[in-house]
Amino acid sequence: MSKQPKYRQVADALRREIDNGTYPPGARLPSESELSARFDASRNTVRSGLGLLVTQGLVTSSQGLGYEVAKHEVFELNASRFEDLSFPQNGDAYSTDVTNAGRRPHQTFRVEIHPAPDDVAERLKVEPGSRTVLRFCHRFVDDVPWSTQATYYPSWLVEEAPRLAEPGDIEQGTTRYLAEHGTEQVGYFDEISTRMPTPDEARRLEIGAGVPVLLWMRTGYSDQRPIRCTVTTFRGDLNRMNYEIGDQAGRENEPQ
Amino acid sequence: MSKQPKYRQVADALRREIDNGTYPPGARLPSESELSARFDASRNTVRSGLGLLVTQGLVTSSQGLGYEVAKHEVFELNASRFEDLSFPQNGDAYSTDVTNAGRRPHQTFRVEIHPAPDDVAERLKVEPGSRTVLRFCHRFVDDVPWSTQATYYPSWLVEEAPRLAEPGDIEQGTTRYLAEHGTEQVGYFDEISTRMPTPDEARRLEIGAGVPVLLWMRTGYSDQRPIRCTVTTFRGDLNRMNYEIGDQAGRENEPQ
DNA sequence: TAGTGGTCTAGACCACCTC
DNA sequence: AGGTGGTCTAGACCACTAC
Repeated sequence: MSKQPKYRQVADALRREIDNGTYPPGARLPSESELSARFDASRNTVRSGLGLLVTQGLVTSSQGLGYEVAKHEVFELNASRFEDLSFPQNGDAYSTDVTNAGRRPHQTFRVEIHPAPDDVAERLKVEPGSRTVLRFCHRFVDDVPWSTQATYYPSWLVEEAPRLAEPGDIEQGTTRYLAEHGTEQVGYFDEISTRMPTPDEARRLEIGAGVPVLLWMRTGYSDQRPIRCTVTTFRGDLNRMNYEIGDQAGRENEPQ
Repeated sequence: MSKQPKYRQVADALRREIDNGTYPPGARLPSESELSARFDASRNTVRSGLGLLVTQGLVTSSQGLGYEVAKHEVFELNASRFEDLSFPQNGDAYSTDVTNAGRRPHQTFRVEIHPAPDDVAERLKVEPGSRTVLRFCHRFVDDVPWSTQATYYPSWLVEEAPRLAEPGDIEQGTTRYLAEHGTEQVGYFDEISTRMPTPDEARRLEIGAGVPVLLWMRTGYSDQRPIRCTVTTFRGDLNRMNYEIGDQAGRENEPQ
């Protein structure tokens, strides 16, 4: 055991007290000057310790108020049932889930012509930078930013299904709309990763320090080729994804 | 536009230079004192700026060496094909994938009797704290810690399949071994989330600041009930998960 | 030995919130 | 007005790496 630096001792002590319930979620921590006295350390040193906890997502701080133990309410998204990822029509999977949880959903929506980013182009099998229709959605729960979702459609598909490029909602859902125009999604490929947010994402999702994003990229296929690529960016502290695969009878049964 | 604090200006400037290739992945950044001169700021201020980039996972620092732009080599794990999550037998999915990528896999393994953690107990439909067999695995790629995996089996299952509780490998894989003893896994439920690592996880996975973990929890079912719960903790900067669902013909076809 | 980052201090001033 | 966190400085000393 080597001696820890003082700011780590501060962080570790506070972490223990948070874990053991001395400071439950939502509670306020002592002020920097109180901690400074308690640990016989300069204010800057306790700030380093608190900074550690902040970047680990355990506490948040705000000017004039103090440090508060973070609380997380996790929202679950069933990716394997999420048939229609599409968009802000009423009655979409997102709004339904949120409303069922007794929360208030809200989303903003826009459509753009956008050159395909490299990763999207690769998945859609189109040239990087070629024209795609981007349907973009910014989602909130009780006015808290929750996730952003960007779906890219290749331009050849827009010729078959022109409403993709029009600004309004597609009431029946884009997946159903596409099916009605001869392009049925028969399979998809999901990729999931995580990282710290870019400054841009941090701003849009109002993410504080210490909260990663969960990235979900879904590429949908007809029996011939890729027909869309959806990139969803979740606040990592508020969301969890799940997949139900195979027979789930054993899951719903009662124990014994 | 409000004026940014100086340490953010430092961080933003360096971020831009990293993004535009002035400092490519693996490159060394100028030293703190050089940056201090360049930005006309105290050493502590440029340290704050660099600290931001570190906690965002963009750069790493080491004493005596300097700051280096982080580089990520992502490993892809196909969760929907990963039939046998089980364990360090030779020829398991993990070793195979790693070897195929021209890298050297390595894993340590242990078996314990362990009281069920609350979240696991809930999923296995057993009493919290009741006896479970824990098969634990710590995985490396080229000696870099990659992930940890803990699988919990309920004690009733161990009576039917006693080798679960024995220390050694199960050559044919635990899933196959279970099937041979009358308990076939017919479905599973996957949950995926992300957060910053605990100090414990940071130590085991040698995670630096600014790198989140990707958490994967798989609960497997027979046609009757839950038979196992596997908790995998990945280094978020090195791993990506994916799922293939439905018909994938459109994915493999060539464009046009 | 020289240069790098890591820790720590003491103090100044600012911005924000509550009363 | 008084307390909170946010920014910034100047300087000291330590620990690690390279040569």
